[in-house]
Amino acid sequence: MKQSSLCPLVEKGIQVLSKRWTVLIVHQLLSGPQRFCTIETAIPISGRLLSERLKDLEQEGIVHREVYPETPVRIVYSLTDKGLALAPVIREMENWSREWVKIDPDEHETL
Amino acid sequence: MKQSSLCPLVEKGIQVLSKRWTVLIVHQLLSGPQRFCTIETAIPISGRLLSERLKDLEQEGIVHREVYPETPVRIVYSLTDKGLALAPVIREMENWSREWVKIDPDEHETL
DNA sequence: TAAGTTAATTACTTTTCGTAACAAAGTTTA
DNA sequence: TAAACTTTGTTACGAAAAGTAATTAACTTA
Repeated sequence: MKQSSLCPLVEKGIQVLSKRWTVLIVHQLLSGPQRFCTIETAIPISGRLLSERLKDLEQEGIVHREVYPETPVRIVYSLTDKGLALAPVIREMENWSREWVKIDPDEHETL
Repeated sequence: MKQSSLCPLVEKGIQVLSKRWTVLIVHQLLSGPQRFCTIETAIPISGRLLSERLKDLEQEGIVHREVYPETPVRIVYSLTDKGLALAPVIREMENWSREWVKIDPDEHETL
């Protein structure tokens, strides 16, 4: 590990966004507040990792967690202002993906 | 693993960009074509991983690799058009980082 | 001949990921 | 009353990826 001459804020920001599943989860939450099982269904992530990532994102102040003590318990996740501010990042990722990404026919995921 | 209702191009694009070190390497190459050791010095990544990632990025058509058979050998990496097209993504990441990211005083890397 | 250079690889340890089984807490069903 | 079901989250464990350090190839210079 070496040091970097890059702006520390930018470096940390990029590292946060480079963590696996983080951007896909934020992308999903941009469609509105939703509960655990909804996110789990929308993204090919396991419950174990989703739980871990949501905890990380709450820690980072990107996601808000609200508990409704019904039965069974209902927990709704939503984006904070910091999370909502990621909308432009994700919009540009979508633009780039649609213009440049090609699906390699050899890497079918059995849909 | 479950399937996703998300656009497959966007999902794949986000997955590519979410791979560790990828965005930082592209960010670094946006400042111009440069050789292996320059990137290695600018980013806190090990040579082993940098070599692996550059191979991935060349495979994805994001990075171009040019060999100058001098002594010792000089190899210059640069962004392709597909790689250059990531500039808006990275610009928005920088904007977000500078506005929202705070450095936790407990996580000093000994500079 | 020995030492030095850059890009990359190999060997090995540590961390993270993916899968599946299980737990808590309360409601409904039998 | 007990068994079964719900959602969210945890635990256990094998597999994959990352981090560290030593080594290689190919050629030059001392």
